[in-house]
Amino acid sequence: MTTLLPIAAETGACCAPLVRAPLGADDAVTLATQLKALADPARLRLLSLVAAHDGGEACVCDLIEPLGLSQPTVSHHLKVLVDAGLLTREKRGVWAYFTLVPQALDSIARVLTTV
Amino acid sequence: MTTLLPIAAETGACCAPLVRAPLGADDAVTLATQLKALADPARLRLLSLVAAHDGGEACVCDLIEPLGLSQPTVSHHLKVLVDAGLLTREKRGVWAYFTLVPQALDSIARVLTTV
DNA sequence: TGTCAATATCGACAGCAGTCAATGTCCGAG
DNA sequence: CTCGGACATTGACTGCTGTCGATATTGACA
Repeated sequence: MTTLLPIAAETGACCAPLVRAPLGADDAVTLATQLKALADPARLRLLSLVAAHDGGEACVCDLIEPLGLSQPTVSHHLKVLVDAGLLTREKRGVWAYFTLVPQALDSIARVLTTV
Repeated sequence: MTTLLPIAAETGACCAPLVRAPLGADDAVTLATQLKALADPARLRLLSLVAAHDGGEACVCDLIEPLGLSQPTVSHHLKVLVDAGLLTREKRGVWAYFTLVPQALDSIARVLTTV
């Protein structure tokens, strides 16, 4: 679960749009790993909450209450999102601030686009 | 697993872009359900294979060999994709032909886009 | 240094998901 | 009507995932 994605998956698009070129087995695994990180209601809301928060960043304590989950569970989901390259984590003092990784969601969206 | 998505999920977008408006709990579940259907290497390749096949449609027998999975497993994955509103199934004679649902992938991509 | 608060990690548990072999169902050919 | 082939369904097994309580870690502050 702590497995990091290949560099390409974190920095840019993993592959051409699905419907344009046949998806290779390796690319399929990479893309599926990124989508698995997204395919959870709690994690989707975390991304949305972080994006909506002041300054585009939020700490764990900001996210526990609106999500209605325990602190360990929220930390777990945040870790999954960080490992997937969708969020960055910056520790400042006792707090950990999370921010969206620019373009990360867009590069996934681009692979799904059919137009 | 046979649970169908709400009508809105099959016909159009489930919600506004993630980073534009806070994602409600219900929308999060709906969107996560769609993404779960995508978050599997075999299913991603199935979508790609169907799109690349002649006429944009393919039967199960066309998909078993390139995927390297058993026939029941391929049928299972296709069912998941149909239930998620990503593929349509049309039975012609003994064969079942699968086609991409227009705009289905795009509406998911749109929710993920941040621009 | 000792305490408190914010996070992370660990351990355990229940539920779900992917896979296959075996079997059932349905349709066309003969 | 029977047979064979294409596909779906069932049942079973394994491994993964979301969740929480308990505990460890880390840094600010008195």
